[in-house]
Amino acid sequence: MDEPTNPKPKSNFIRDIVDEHLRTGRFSRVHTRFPPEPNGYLHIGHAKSICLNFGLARDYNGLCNLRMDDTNPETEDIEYVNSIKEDVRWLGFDWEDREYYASDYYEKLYEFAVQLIKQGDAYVCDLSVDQVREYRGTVTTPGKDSPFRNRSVTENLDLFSRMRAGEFPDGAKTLRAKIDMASPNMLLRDPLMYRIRREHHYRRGDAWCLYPTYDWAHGQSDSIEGVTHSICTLEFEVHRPLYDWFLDRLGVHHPQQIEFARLNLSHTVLSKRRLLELVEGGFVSGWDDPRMPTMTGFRRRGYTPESIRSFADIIGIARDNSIVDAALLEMCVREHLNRMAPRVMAVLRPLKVVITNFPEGRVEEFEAVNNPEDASAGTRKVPFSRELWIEREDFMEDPPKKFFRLSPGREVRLRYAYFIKCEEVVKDPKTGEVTELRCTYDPATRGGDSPPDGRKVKATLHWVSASHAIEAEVRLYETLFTVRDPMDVPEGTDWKSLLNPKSLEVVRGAKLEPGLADARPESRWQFERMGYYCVDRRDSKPGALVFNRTVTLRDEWAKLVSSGRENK
RNA sequence: UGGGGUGUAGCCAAGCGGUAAGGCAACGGACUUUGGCUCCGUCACCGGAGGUUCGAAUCCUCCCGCCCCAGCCA
Repeated sequence: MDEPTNPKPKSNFIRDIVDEHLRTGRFSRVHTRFPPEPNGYLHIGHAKSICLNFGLARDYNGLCNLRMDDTNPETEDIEYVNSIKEDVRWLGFDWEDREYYASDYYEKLYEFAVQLIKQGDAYVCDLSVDQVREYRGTVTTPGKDSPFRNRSVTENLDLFSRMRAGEFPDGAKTLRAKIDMASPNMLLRDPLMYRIRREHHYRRGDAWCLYPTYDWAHGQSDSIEGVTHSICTLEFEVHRPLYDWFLDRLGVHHPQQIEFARLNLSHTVLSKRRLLELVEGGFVSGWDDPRMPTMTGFRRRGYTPESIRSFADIIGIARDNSIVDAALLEMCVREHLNRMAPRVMAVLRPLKVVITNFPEGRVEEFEAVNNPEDASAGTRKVPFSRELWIEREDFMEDPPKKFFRLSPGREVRLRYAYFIKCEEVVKDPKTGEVTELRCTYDPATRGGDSPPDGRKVKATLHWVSASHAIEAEVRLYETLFTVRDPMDVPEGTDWKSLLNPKSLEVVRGAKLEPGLADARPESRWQFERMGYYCVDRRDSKPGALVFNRTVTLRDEWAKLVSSGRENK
């Protein structure tokens, strides 16, 4: 049923490693986890990771946990954990009862730290932030030992417990791993494990004034949960020796960390920091603005979970940094929406058409197919009358050679209805703007069929009966940024200056066929010839419908125009 | 620069010594009551230079590009 969107898993280097582990007995099961920090909303890059981790667990009959890596009280918030949970669920994955928090491991982590102190593998350091930086050295020069590096175990134990007890001011002391200040790997130069920070934690309240660093918490959290494969992004590869060191010194379960390249999508930014900046700076309406690459943004825009999952499958997993073309994501939504979205007729920018030889007051109904890709979707009736709306861009007074639509003297088909011929163009005498088209119809073409004389037309237009139409607001979106890679800017240029001023266009007064009056929030439709649209889950109200354009249809005509070949 | 990664078509990405998968995009065509869908076709000598080999994208050497690490962020 859903095999088109969920094809057999593509093999990748991570699966190869897992297969090898299973074959050699390194592990006898597969247990992964998705470990976000609740300091922002999930974006499409996270979706890649979620699909990878949960997908692996699914395909290997294993488990995948959801764990909040909440080790920094300053930026984390319950709002974010709620959104994360909602987004993961919406994407279609289930962590069952395995909802974990690094903040639940604080006590255990503290015990681990005490163990390392006792082993002589960690020490309390009094160096200030600046001093620590200075002692660390640079990438080309070795660091030097902290003067506190050789404190006795007894003193370290005493100091550490007093740190926890709140005897020292913020930043006065840290707990550091005693590794190697001359290591070419900067992360091994006695990294910090704990900092004193009197900060209210959204879950632990004021229970702690000592907070573990991510580097100290992450590997142990995976170990505690029995994770076998800790999959993370490339930038953590240099951290792996550190995580391995902690795990080995502790002598606990040792997951295998595997790194892969994070996702970059063209024409947008994919970092929580920058997305936050867009939200806080008012450049977008919020985390769920339909232009945002967040999961909630895509959801509001009308993307389906299926299409995002299929995108994740298609892009693959590798180790080189890359920027995936947004067109690939669009292809994935179109592919799914084409199969499931019911067709409907909607005129975005209406132009009045009067059928002069059609009796006033007469209404006919035509049967329209709901979805040519799905016979079970059935048909519906659409009303037709003397006055209609058609798309403004479907008429040109002086058309280029390849324009097949309506123009003076030309005949086209109105979908499911009749052939009509443009007999007269009515204009506003002042502005010269076309205000109305007066056409005639051919009764022999009822239903849109070709007439007995075999006459053909080159175009079929969508339309809505003027007296039956309902109105709606339609929001049209384009890419958030004008350039493929907003991060690739000359020195001194603000990446936000590359935001696309046309990323949102609001169209009011669109005319829809009457059946759409009951369209439910989040329902997705194909407006024939115009694209896929979704009822806005936040702003749409009965009687005041708001639609978001999810994605346009492929458009050969638009391509001809933009490439200047319309006259060829 | 010390260390760690990575370079296959416009964009992703297979390939693991035997003579370049697939997808997207693009282009051409068929079909068409959505200029939609579908279908057919076209589109690479693998960062560079040497070397090993009967044979190399795959092995070796050197060079070049790009990414990550000098937060008490994750």
